[in-house]
Amino acid sequence: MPIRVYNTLTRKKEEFVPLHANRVSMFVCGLTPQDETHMGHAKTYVAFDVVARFLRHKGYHLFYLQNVTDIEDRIIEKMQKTGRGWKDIVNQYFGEYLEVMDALRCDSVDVYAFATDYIDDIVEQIQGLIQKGHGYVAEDGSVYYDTTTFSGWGKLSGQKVESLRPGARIAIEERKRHPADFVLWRAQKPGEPGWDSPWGKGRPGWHIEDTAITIRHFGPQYDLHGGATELMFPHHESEIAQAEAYTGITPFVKYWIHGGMVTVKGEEMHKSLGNYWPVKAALKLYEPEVIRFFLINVQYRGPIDFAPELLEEAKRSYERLRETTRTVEAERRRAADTGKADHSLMVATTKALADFDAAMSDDFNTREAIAVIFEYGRVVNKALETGVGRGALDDAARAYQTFGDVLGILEPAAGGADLVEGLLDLIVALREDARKRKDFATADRIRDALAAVGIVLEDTRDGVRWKRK
RNA sequence: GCCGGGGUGACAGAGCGGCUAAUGUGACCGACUGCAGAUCGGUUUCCAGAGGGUUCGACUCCCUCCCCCGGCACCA
Repeated sequence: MPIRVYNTLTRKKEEFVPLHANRVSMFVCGLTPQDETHMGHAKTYVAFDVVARFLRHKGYHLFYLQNVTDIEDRIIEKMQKTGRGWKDIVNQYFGEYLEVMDALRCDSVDVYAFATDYIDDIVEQIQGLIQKGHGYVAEDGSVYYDTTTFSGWGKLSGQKVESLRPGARIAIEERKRHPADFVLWRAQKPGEPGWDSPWGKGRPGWHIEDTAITIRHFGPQYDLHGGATELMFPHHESEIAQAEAYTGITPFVKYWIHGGMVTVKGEEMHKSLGNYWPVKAALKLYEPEVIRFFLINVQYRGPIDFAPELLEEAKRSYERLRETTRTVEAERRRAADTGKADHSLMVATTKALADFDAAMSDDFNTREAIAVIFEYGRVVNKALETGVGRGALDDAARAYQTFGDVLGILEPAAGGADLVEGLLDLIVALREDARKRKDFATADRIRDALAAVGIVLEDTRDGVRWKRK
């Protein structure tokens, strides 16, 4: 099934056709490591991790590049407040970000590109823009992009230069020729870090690092650019202006994809609002897979209004999902190959895989894909009640493996040594003897003791099965 | 004001021009059961923000209005 992607540039779902056959280049705006990684970050990066996983699952050779803005106003602010070096601050928070990503099983990024490692590319690109008449140098040594020189301005966000009014956040800079102009290179101020450039010491503007990094790695065009919707304007708009003016090649990016925001009680998450949820705080309450499940339980373009109660609901929901996979594991351990055809379960498995693929192919609709897994789970559970042969169980296990791999959930329980399995079979058999004697005290004692070490016993119509918790 | 995205059953949240609107959570009933757990079946909700239009038929398309979210120049 062809993949369809909602492209912000065209405002509709388009069939996904990479620029170069099977090769896909994807860039996602990374973060500025200057504070704790919060649930908003997690939503964005989990969403694009799933995109990457699915594209790879579909056989594309994907290269996933993410930048790290390691020099920026807020980092400098933090420097000045704490007296620490910028790199020190970046290392701390980026390190923490990696820990969080690791916990959430976001492992699909190939390269993290730090802005300050690309100063040469950035300078070269700014020089090119000046030469082509798209940039101008202000008296203080800053360089600005002249937005009036780029006819494609606003094509991503639908904004028009004329209709913009200054936002409340920042005053118009008087050095700009036009209020819509933006900084390519920011002249150094006393006490700030700076890099050499033809215009004196300074640092890159916010937007230029992304085009410098992607042009270095991907060239003048690439397939997918992701980011949260808040970055659509002005950041992504500016990227287009820079890259297309610099290279003369259009479109800079074939598909722009934007993810929805995390809000809290309808407000954007902000430290100043006191509603800031660092991922680490959430990880203290719920296991990583639950948080990941929670984040992909909506279509990526939609927002999530965060509340701890919703994590609780996600936990219950997710446990139901995972429970079925554990049951399949348990039944596989004790199912002999009966040679039974189990045709209906096999058909259901095939259908579930196809439906899952269709859901994911429709603009990475994880919500729909999860619904498919639940529906399939009911069929599996029903089949399990009546008994299933080994072949159909293996089939089901493989399907769950696929679902889990693509979504980054349903990690198999830690594999056990033969010794453990042998001992458990023995213990279970002894407990069965006790139960037959109606010695329930002993039976319960065994079950409780096993539960304490993470082994759950379940009595079913046709015997006992054990699962790892 | 401008640009973008939304308003779906108790809650969360999908799809679709026509099958009583998926899936999950919650609640209730039942089955299974020594107990527990897991599971299964059923019930619970429906004039889909308001109004109008198109159509044989709209939750789905169009228009108007109301409300919410994001952006409006260094936020994932």
